[in-house]
Amino acid sequence: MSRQADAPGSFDIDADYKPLRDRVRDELRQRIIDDVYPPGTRLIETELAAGLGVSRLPVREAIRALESEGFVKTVPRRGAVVVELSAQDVEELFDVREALEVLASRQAATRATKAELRRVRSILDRGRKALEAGDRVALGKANEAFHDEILKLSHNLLLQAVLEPLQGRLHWLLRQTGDPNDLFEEHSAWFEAIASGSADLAAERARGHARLNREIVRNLLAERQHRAPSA
Amino acid sequence: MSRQADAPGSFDIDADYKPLRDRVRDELRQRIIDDVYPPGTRLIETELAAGLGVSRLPVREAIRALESEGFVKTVPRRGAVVVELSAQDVEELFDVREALEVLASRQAATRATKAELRRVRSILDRGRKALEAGDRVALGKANEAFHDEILKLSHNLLLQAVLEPLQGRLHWLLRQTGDPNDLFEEHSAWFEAIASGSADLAAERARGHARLNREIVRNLLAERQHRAPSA
DNA sequence: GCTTAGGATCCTGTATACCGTATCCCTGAT
DNA sequence: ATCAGGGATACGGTATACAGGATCCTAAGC
Repeated sequence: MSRQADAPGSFDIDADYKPLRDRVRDELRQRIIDDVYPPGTRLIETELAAGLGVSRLPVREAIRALESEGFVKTVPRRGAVVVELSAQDVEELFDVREALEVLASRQAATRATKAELRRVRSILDRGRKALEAGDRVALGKANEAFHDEILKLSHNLLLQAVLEPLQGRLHWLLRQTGDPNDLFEEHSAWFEAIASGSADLAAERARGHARLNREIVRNLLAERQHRAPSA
Repeated sequence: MSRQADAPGSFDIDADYKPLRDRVRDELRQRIIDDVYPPGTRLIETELAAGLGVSRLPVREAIRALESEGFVKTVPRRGAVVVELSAQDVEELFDVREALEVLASRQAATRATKAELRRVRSILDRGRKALEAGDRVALGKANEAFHDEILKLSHNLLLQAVLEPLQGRLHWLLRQTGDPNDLFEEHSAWFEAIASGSADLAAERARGHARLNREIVRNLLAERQHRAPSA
């Protein structure tokens, strides 16, 4: 507190500046999510550095960041490998996601402003349009954006910080399963619960949504497992 | 494993496999928790590197790790500063902690093995003895260990990974408030709920404990605020 | 006297070069 | 076919260099 460093109005001069390590991290994360680097891929520092036209340092730091986000695992002296999400990993992901989204939803119900609610509604609309147009990619993006926005409504920065990497892995997982599911009605009902201002109702809907989502992913994984018994 | 004796020039580097960056991170984290680096302290790479007898690189990576754990905040091109936990930060910490410990407790109730329960019971005993002996430091440590163990009982690695840094900050906060509270009865009741195998009861106790703890810290902070209105 | 402009200085961000060593892979001998 | 040996590879860490933003001290200007 009493941190009066920033002038009122906060005119950040170059707020757009991002250290190279962060840009490298974002780039690598995107490549992992987009399956350019599928699970099992080794991330070799010198290779990536050369490919990206940077030195090893930013790449190293980016890899460490991705490690803490759970996208890669590094074995001492062997380097980083893109992780494969096991069935247990997926269950744990949904466990934690559920607990935190319930909290987020509960807080969102009591804290969201009208302007924020309008914004979320517009994202919901985008999803509906994508669904009607049969644009699976846009639908998937709208779904991701929806979850991100709900999180913001909670006005809980720590919650956002903790859940964000998990959402990243979740989105990654959903893309791996090739599932841009039709969750529009679900999302809509959930959102209305938040907009109603009832924390309990919002929490209940969040839990229901998380569990439905979990079931969908479980089924998709079981199906995939069935098709390709041994990898 | 056939590890040759290291050159006796520098200090003992050859302790274990842990990369240097991790040991530096642990050391710096400890110093922050122990108030060697109080909130507001700038962490200057070259300074720390020289002080620890390592190069800048491990220090940089350690600082990044501490940033993701929420102990420091780094402003681009200005470096890292030990954060001061605001009242809101504390509330958010407890919000997320409560949600996750409830989950951990619930899962622990159904998953903990007898051997694990025995181990936790022994930690509880340690706490009781420390309390009886009036050893506040030992009591604080036992309390921290208790929370860590409950977390392990959940058998949920992601949950542990997510909650661990938060526990770190919580412990830090408790030390800042100078509070080795007498939570023995509370912990004991909570533990028995887990040992009983009832997930609902365990969840309820976890929630109750988290809320009590939050109140205690709130009061301590309010008191401190009162004593020193402006820092 | 107070503010402002300049410049010196500190420190980060990034690059480059290099070393030791653990791991992997390939080859060759048994 | 198996196993040992010997590179090749790439990580972990050190050292050094340097550009440029941030900070601070000082001196000039109103």
